[in-house]
Amino acid sequence: MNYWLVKSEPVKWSWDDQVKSKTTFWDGVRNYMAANNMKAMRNGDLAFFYHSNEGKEIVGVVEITKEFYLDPKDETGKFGMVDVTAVEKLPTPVTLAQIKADPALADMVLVKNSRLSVQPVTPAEWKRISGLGGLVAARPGSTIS
DNA sequence: GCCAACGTTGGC
DNA sequence: GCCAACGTTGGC
Repeated sequence: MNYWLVKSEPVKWSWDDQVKSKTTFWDGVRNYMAANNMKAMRNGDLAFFYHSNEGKEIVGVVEITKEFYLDPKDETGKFGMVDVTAVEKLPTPVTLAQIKADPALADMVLVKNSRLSVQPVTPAEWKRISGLGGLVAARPGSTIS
């Protein structure tokens, strides 16, 4: 089981949109590093849902429910998407400021490479953020409030 | 709204 | 295959 973090501008696609649609494809990624991360995703992997620009905080958890497949809209045939399903909202959103201020999270890709839109999260980081966000377990179940 | 950081493109 | 120019992202 691997952990990830995906970013979205809430103006374009917010956590509330994700909850409403439950399962959606995560497309539009046109960056090799991000695409490679998507290819490494496996069914059942979990990802933090991060709001960039507006909010700048981790607001929820999604599960990868379909592994990487090509995007028919991408004529180069190089890029694709995965399906993600909303799992749980963080009782307390974890802000970028908090992450930056936390020595245990200072090495996160979110801090080091803020522009990467799909990034890996280590188990230690996952646990730490889950704690800060008020999630009881790393895999909290499927209760969306 | 500005601008720094960084990924991508394209000319050579 | 290098690298300058350009475009985009995202924090502030």
